Amino acid sequence: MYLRALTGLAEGGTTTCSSEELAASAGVNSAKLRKDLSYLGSYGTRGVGYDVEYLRYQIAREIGVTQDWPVVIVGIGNLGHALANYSGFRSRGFRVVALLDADPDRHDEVVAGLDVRSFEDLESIVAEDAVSIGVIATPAVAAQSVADRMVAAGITSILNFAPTVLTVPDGVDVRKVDLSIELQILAYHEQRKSGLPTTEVTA
Amino acid sequence: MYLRALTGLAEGGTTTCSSEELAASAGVNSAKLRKDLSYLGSYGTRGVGYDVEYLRYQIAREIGVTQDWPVVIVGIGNLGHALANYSGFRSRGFRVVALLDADPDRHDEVVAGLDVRSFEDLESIVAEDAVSIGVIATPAVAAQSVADRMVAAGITSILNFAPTVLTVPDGVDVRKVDLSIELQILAYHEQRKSGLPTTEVTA
DNA sequence: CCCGTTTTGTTCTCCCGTTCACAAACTCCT
DNA sequence: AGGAGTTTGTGAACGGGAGAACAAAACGGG
Repeated sequence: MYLRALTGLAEGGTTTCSSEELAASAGVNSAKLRKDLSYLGSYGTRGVGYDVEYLRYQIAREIGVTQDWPVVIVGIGNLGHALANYSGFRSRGFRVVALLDADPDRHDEVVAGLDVRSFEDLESIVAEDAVSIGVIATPAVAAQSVADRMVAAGITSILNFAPTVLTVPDGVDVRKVDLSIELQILAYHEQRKSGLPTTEVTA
Repeated sequence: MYLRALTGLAEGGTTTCSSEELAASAGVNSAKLRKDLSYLGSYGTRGVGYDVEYLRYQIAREIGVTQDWPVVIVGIGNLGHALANYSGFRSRGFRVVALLDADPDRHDEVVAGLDVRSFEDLESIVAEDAVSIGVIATPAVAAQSVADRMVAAGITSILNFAPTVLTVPDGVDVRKVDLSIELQILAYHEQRKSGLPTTEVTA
């Protein structure tokens, strides 16, 4: 988030910023921001603030965005299409090296300049391109078996869009994005807003 | 999450489950699950467990999924396409009532059975269908102005896929989903895994 | 009818992230 | 050079979520 905020400031022509400004751009408390940055080192100057470009490089280096990360996407449905075309990945150091789908009918398609290949090619692709990050955009029922194959092939980080809890061995990281749960959370708050107009907030 | 886990259990034919089982399905600790459920009321039976169908209904009612929530999606690029076609929304009580885009070239398209309309129609659609939830899938630069228009039109919950911090008045809820930040987090852990093979975990 | 077993609901404790507050450090102006 | 004004970095206080642990309650068997 800080990296993104700094990029925004840099594009706006700002060369130096205070923790207050940067915190506002990132939407957090300024004390938290300073403490977070302090874990990386002392990159600010008291009385002045942070050098935008310098801090940007330091954060990028720390979180590994200076490298190029190959990524495979499995499941080229609607969501897989969108992810394959998402420009935000490429601009942040992620390179989609392959699109895989179990459905042979999709194997002749070309999406985002890559042809959709068979899921059977997973192992060879992972080995060849040294892929360590996989994205699962399949239906929920297929997600666990895809994850198992990914792990067996050597992938150690998985971004899961399927609405399922994945079980993976230690040493493998999984992050989950559930689109409809986000909407459900909003709906819950909506219901409270409209449903209890006369009741004060109890918690 | 619990609702989803319960649905899975119900489809598997389970009629009763203990907090331990349900917690395993949802991927959380059983004590946490019991505490969470206790906020809704006492829907379990000691010595027996929870009735799957009954608990499912109670949770659905509490979080407002029994209702039908109209939703508008603004920004019909790759992501907007995917969201419009995402079946998980419909099955969870969300109904996409309109797709809007500022680009007139997209206004003749038909996506997911709905024709893409002008962003100028926002106010009339929101008023007509009593829409309270909006989804922003536009580029980052447009997101804030779209949010402002949404709020002015009467929308009080926003799901934001654009990589920007939105500022909205009190009483409006915003949830943010940032796809590339999720990948960055994975990349960070990857870097630590491979970069510090001989160093023990320090924190 | 009573006791052992199972499982919930809840309390207590611990731990971690967030925020406040302030000393240290730097700049600028006189 | 010195003091006023800023702004960082960090120690201390606060708050809240998560897990362990236990009492209360329901069931079943003798």
